[in-house]
Amino acid sequence: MPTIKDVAREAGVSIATVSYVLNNKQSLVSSQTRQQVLEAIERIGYTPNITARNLKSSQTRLIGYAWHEIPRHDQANSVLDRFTYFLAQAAEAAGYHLLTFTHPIDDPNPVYNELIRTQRVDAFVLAGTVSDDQRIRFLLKADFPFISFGRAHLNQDFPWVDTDGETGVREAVEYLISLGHRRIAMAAWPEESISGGFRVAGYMDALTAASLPFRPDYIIRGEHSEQAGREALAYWLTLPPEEQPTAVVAITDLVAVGVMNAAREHGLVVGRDLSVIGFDDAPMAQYLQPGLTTLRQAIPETGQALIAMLENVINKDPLAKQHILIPPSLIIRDSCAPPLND
Amino acid sequence: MPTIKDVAREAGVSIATVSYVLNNKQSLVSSQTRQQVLEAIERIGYTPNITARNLKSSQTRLIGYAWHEIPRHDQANSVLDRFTYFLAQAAEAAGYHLLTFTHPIDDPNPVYNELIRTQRVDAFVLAGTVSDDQRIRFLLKADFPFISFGRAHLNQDFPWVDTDGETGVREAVEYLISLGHRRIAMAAWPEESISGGFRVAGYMDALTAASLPFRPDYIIRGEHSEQAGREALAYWLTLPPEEQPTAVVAITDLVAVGVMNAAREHGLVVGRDLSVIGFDDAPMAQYLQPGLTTLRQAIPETGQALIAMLENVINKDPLAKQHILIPPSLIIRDSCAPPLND
DNA sequence: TTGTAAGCGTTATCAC
DNA sequence: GTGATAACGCTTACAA
Repeated sequence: MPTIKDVAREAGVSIATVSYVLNNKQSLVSSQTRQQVLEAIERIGYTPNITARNLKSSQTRLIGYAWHEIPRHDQANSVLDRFTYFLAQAAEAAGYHLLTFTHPIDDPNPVYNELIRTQRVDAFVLAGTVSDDQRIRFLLKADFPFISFGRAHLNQDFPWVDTDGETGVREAVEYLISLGHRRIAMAAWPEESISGGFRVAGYMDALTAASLPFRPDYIIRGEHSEQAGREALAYWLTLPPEEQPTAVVAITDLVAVGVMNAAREHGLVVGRDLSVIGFDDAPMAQYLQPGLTTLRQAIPETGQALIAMLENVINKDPLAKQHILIPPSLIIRDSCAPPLND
Repeated sequence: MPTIKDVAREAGVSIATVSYVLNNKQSLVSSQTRQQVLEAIERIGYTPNITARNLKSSQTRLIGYAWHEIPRHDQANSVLDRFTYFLAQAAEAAGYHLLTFTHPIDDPNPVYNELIRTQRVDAFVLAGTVSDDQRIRFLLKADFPFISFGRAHLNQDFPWVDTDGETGVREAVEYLISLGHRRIAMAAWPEESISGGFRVAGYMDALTAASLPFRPDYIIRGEHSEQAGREALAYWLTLPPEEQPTAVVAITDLVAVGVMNAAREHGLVVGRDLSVIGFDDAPMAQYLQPGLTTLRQAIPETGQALIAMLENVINKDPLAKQHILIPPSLIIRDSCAPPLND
């Protein structure tokens, strides 16, 4: 590989001059010399060595991004998969690359620490942020640049971008109400979940705005699993017919699938006897029977917002925005219909 | 951040000595001095700067991995998502990190070229390799280390690891035969597809071994879509009842879903009237109704094999194996049953 | 056994 | 305007 020295020799100038035209210090070099250098570069096919540059400037133009936990077959996170792609793309547009790494699910900090200490990366992007996230506590203490896709319940403040689950679910419930539903239930996550909490809040908002009564047992909380959806519906079906919900908002497509599967087993036709809405627009959602109406997160925009904010964090811009909320959009398919006999 | 100089000063030795203990040149330094240095390192919390190391050794310990094309909602590739995770993990175990990048789907080479020229990475891992892949032609010509997850139809030879689709599908068909099926069809990919070709070969192998007649119209080729599965089944259902297949092997879970959806719409119960087998074990596969029997690729092992081979490529080991085939495993769920009335 | 010093490929501060 | 030259933090001949 040719180096800056080779270019200098070829162009008959000093390496300093080559460096000047490389970093286009406009006024520093005469347009004649500049031309010579450019031609020499072209001729010998020179590209600056990025490692040397990085050493000199003590940066890496690398952003660390930890792959979310070990993907199990039953809960591959379709949102994070797409997220990684668009994050990488946004990073590249800003002149960065993504260094993706893994870590033990229960002990992430040593890996982050190693990456910081060896000066492998300039910053981190976190995803799958949980309440009182230990990575956030660590990075805050280390005073290392990072940004999070998702909020947390910390006293400390940190920069994040998040999907506006509250607005999303509110819209979903408003849609069900506009269809004529009045008994709307929600299959939710446990109380501890932050994003789960916002989604439930959106549900409550919509009920309140429409002056619909709130029934505590219309919210059933469970894990992120198909089973949780089945169990929620099974409970609601034990209620007297006139009290059973006619529509269900699920916290996630996977949970929605559980509701749909259980409904079918109980002889209910989803999209006629029962309306169901999911969250995420998983790859298979559109091919379910019926196609699942769901809330799709704006992943490309999220990636861009994250990188834009991260640059501000790296440059320590004190005026920069610290939080951005991006609303999901409701993808309407065939899993919702007006309620029967109402 | 402390540097090697700080350690030297703290330990009262030269930086060369520090470097020796860092790279544990065993015999070079007395165990006493070594001890002093180690303590100094511990005391001031020193970690070598990886960029400086890389500059000196002219390597990066970074492996470039292009994110497979832009993920569309309807065909997120669940296999490659998991693959990326396990690849990253295997790379880390070998002292590398993954640099994930994106490129225009129709014009990848400039991006690869840039990464090579700037000396950003030591090698590449390719995935989603297609017949006569332009990236492979480019990398071969550039004589740059790489390895591919997936074979191609090139005259040139290159190192790869691949899933043994032939063996996998053969086993799937043997399983159907053992259940009593004799009219087994396959929803395949177009002729151009290499991996598709191997899977069809496995189908033929099994028929031949069981002396079952081959019927050309039992193989329907189509794109990687749900629609393709629907269309294949629609065709088979136009045949006289006694000629209709009682079991279908789909090239992919997505295609299998099409077959299942079309079957349901025609009043057929999958797992009773019709048996279906997929390929990939997509996240939703187990939650389909019925749970889909499918072939799961050995992704963790594939990642490890890839990295192991890549190290040999980087080190130019002439004796190293160039090709590894890893069989998938049949995950049996409820979508297959003995044929009715046979 | 340890230290001195050259050099990896850049950038940037000085002189000229 | 241009060119020496000193860093950046490390590894490794070569000397001592």
